[in-house]
Amino acid sequence: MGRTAQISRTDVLAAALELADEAGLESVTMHAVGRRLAVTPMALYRHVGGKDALLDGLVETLLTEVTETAAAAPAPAEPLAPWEPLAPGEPLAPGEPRLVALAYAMRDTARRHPAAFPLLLSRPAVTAAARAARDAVYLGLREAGLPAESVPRAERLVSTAILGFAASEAAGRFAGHDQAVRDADFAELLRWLRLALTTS
Amino acid sequence: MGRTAQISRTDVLAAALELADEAGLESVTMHAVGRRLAVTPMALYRHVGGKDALLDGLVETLLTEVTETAAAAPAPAEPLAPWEPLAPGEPLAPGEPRLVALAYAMRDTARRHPAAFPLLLSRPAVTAAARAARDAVYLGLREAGLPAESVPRAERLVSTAILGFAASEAAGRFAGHDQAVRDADFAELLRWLRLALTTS
DNA sequence: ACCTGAACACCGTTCAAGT
DNA sequence: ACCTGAACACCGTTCAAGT
Repeated sequence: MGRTAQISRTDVLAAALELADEAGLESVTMHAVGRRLAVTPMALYRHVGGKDALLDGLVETLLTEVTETAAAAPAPAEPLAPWEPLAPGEPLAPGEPRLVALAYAMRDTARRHPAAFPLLLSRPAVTAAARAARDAVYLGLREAGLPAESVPRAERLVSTAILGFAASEAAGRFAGHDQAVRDADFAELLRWLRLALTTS
Repeated sequence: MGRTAQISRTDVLAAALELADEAGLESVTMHAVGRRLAVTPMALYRHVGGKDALLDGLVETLLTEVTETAAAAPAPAEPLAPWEPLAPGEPLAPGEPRLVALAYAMRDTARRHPAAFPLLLSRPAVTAAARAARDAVYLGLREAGLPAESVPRAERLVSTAILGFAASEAAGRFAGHDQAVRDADFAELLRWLRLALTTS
């Protein structure tokens, strides 16, 4: 057996995400990541393909965090808390909890990693993690009673709307409004989406 | 009178946008823009503050293009073509034409400048051009009959949804689907938004 | 197999200088 | 006022070499 590897792909991605969290996406540099791992920039190339592949890896990490956060979310009591204050009398489709958990998990991830999060909107998602996230939304939509042929389009629109809001918030596009306003914005967005999904 | 300036802020922004259109956002470089204008990189600093301000200027240019395209759009005949095929029987709120024109103008701008467009989602919009774009949406929402106190929140959500879709499409996030599918996606998104705006 | 070291073309920005 | 020229610290990536 050869020598034990000193750093792994996981180490590289973790270091890159920490750098982004602490100092912004423009600080995520092959040199800086190497520095953080006490290694030459060139040592990274064996574990990630290069700068672009490193950013794709960050997208993968974020998507995994979203799906895992959503999966770990406690099943909300009936009636569902996040929706309830907004429209007390409206019917809740069965299965909606999964979609709600995904939406909140996405926003939570954006809040934890505001600098890296906008990558999700700028890089096409074709990895296994991206497929897993998409499939989770598929499942939620089907559980909510959407006909199978409507699911793919609804997934694209729902994901894009949530992603767009979370990315905007993370990038500071709503910086003029404080958290309470943005919370109400997000709740209203979810109400809009529910309306679209439950109306014929 | 002093010597005539050789380049203007407009020249710099135009050169930068052309570079982005032709070779991607990563090619928009102080050195490269200077090269295109046959000028030293340092000559740009008098007209734009630096790299960041140059990108803010690009955002400004894109927003101006959006509002001007929308303003120049011919008033659609009754019934409104873009909505009509989707839901023939549904009522059209008065004033909706302006919102429809803005939505399509935004998507058109994204198509003309796919590399630069995602900047709109990643940079807070606080310039005069951003205010003008926001005010146009305000006007459309009021014309559509929305109560005044609902307008600001609705503007944030409508703009974010349209922006998120257009940016996703521009960035290639829907690259697996051909134009007809994306057209139908966009039309469905507009239908969702109309539903949200016309339901209590 | 995994990492180092030197090198290259390029980047954003500074400073001082020209006209 | 507007632009040049040299310079600096830094970037992504190459190549060849070490162990």
